[in-house]
Amino acid sequence: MDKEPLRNYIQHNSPASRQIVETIAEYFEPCEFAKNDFFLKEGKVSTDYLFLTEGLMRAFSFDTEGNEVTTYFYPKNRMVFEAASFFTHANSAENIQAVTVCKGFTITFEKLNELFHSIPEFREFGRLMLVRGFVEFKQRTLALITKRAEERYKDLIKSNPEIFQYAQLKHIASYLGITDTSLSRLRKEFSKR
Amino acid sequence: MDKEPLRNYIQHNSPASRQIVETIAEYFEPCEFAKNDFFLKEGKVSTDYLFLTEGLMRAFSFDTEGNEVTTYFYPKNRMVFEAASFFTHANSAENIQAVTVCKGFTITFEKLNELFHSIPEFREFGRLMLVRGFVEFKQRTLALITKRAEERYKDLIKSNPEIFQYAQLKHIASYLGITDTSLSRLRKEFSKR
DNA sequence: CTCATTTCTTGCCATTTGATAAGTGCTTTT
DNA sequence: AAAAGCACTTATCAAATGGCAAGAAATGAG
Repeated sequence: MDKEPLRNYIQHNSPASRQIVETIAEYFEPCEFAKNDFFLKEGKVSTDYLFLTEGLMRAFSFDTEGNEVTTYFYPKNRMVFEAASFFTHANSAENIQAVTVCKGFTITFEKLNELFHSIPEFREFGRLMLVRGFVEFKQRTLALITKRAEERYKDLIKSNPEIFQYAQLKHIASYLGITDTSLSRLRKEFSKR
Repeated sequence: MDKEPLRNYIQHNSPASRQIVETIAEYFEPCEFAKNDFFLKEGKVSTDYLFLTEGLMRAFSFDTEGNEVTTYFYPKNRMVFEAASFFTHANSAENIQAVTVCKGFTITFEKLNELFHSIPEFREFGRLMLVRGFVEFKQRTLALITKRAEERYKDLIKSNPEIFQYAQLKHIASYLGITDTSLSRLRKEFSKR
């Protein structure tokens, strides 16, 4: 499988030279997921850091009443990891599952940490991945507070149309913070226009 | 001013030895804020990483209609920093302001980075601070989706009662994702019981 | 202390969203 | 092909929350 997308991604997000990026990429192993396979299961410790080259993944957990809530969608050409479990070795509160067939490259915590320790430029990459995830969550939280469901729906269609192509509507609904009934209403209104 | 709370905090959140912690703490400078002083202003690059020993701070930004939205409250004995701006040197989208008189210790990005590079154990600390902030935001986002305003209100009183002691209700309201009118109603219902 | 400003509360009504349940259509199983 | 299961839609009604405006209370300035 072609590691070029991975190398490009690292290159664009760290100050490392091309040669160092190539060395780093060597440590990643190819992997594949069938539709509905789990990359991470609730209650287990996350051991892998994944770069997704093909497909779509979804993170979800359960609220106090046992309802499934989609907490995130991971499009391709992005890193997929659950920071809390991966970096602190705590049991994960979340599941990460393949929505479609997925392909990518993984690296274990031990190897990644070795690289962070031996390659200062790569540490920047690790930090950036965390900061980015953080920023996205902040924006989402802000949108939940300040925007109407309709606007959040429009924003998601605009920013990640592929999600609507592959994910189930009830999963998208809980990601948007609404019920599937409400999402259905919104879709109806939009199809009228 | 007494640096002991800072040393304890670093000690509890990194694998560094006491001696190393003491060295690290030397790099932090004492600082104070009058009520309403800004630690960080929107549009500026955040240059400091702050450990708050006294007081309460608040992060806020504005939505598209120009309404102020409180995005976070920082209680004492915690690190205060805006990850996106501090670590990527981008202009901050947020403001961080002292709700009460505040005291603490700051370190600049350059010095902090020096420490991260020279003290591997301290890197764990930096990573943990990011991961923790991330986890908290995720939980808050989940609560916004799955819980009623009333429950979010109860949770906040339980976890951070000091916020209700010092912050304005309209700021707490926007943090909870409701209007000040609704918060007022909730308070009324609770005072009945 | 008094006045002005800001913050908070309250009442009224409108809107958004949720809960439930029935119905439609698609897919899978047997 | 019939039956069962699942995803999605739709209708109805109820509950939560917002918007607005007026008034009360607290705070700050002079």
